[in-house]
Amino acid sequence: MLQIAKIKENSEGIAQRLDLRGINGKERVAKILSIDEKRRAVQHKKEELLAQMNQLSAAIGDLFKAGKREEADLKKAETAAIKESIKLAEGEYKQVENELTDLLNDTPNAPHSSVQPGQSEKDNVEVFSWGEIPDLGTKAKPHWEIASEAALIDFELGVKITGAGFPVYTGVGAKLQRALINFFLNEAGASGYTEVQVPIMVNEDSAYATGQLPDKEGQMYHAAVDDFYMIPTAEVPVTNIFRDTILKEEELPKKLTGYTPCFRREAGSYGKDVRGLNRLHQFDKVEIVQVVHPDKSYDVLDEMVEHVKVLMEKLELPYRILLLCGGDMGFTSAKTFDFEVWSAAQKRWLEVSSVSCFESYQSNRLKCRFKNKETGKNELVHTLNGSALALPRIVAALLENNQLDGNRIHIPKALQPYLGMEEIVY
RNA sequence: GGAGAAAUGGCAGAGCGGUCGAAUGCGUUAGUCUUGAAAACUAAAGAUGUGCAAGCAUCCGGGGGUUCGAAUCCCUCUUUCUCCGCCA
Repeated sequence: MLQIAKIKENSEGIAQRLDLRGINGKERVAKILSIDEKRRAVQHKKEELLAQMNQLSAAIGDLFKAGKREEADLKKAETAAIKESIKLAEGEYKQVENELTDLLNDTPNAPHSSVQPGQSEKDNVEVFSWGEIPDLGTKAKPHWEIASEAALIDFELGVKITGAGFPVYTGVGAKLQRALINFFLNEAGASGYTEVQVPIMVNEDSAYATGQLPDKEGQMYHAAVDDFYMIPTAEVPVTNIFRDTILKEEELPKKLTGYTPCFRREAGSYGKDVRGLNRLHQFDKVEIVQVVHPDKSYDVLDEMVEHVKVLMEKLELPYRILLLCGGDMGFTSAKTFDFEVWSAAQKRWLEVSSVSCFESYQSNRLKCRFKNKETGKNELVHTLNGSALALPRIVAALLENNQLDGNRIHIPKALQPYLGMEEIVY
């Protein structure tokens, strides 16, 4: 969540940044500040009473030790009224505090000033593109046909076992998954990321800390008996490694990568969006996460974008990068670049990666700080993450863009050693 | 799953109703000594909130209770350890 101190320090700037999302920043900021002011007043009142009580208790203790029993009993009688006031003040404080927390939970991150205002994906800005868009003519098959004919993926079998959106990968199809995961992990390792393997169910605290709760409650699968959530992305468990920690400045940056399956309920999706591999309930993804010094976060964002660019280019897939507009960004993000791959048979762009800087929005909830060497104070770190990469749409693009005459699929050179073949022939 | 024990500062570990934000040891940082290092000696150092500050408040696994007063007593949840059972 946003830091009150930062809002106080620069309320106009934060308000303007919130405007980029299409919400009334000025109004929101004013409301937060007014509730916070109320909170501090109530806190002061409450602590005053507590201090009184502490003094009285100490005095009573002294009297008892001095053997002045009667005087002590007299003072004891005084405490009842204060106790009552404390109870009231504490109740009031809790109420104001909850009000403030609810409001902050309901307030998205303030976009970086370089983010464009806008309402929806229509307002996103293409900032980079690479590769040639292949023209396969009219005989191009969509990936679901290829996957079926080549026996790579069995969607119907997944429906039987679980339901729609839970495909079964078979034979070379399964091996291709494993090849991509290994390729992505190795590339991340070469870029200095430490590999971790983390739980794919998380508790409520973790889901809250990275911002999935309360904002996206309905998008996660929830194991109600144990109150665990199936992760929608490795971002959740990996970032939560740093929950409640104070790092040394020289430990930064922390660079982690992890492969996990991801689970999304995708309530409300329909039509061509969910065809084949376009949108699944369970899919595989390699994530990169960085925890960095606040001064470095936007350099690191560029560095992470660069990492993903290299992946796309090694996979020989045409892609473009969009700078998301304020209205299309995730709730917790301050700046997000989306990568989209060209799907040659569907003739449309598919999102395969989202690289975001969260500034201190996540770390404030995580309570992840570092000791600033100059000031000696603990400050919130900045967190970033990105997909590097999500598998299904990469597979879709690989199958569609690389289809050759004679039922063959060309495998990009970088992937060949992982898959152990230059072409898939079927 | 059953029975028992435990959870305290970076780590180990004392405290079991007031003088405890908390002994002691290790570790950390700074200094003295030394050409330098080690050793020895001296000193410093928790977190959060609030306040210009002095200070005040809160924090001894989480939540609740008893009491004028709780790290210490009670309830409850979670976690860890030991033993038994089950098991990839």
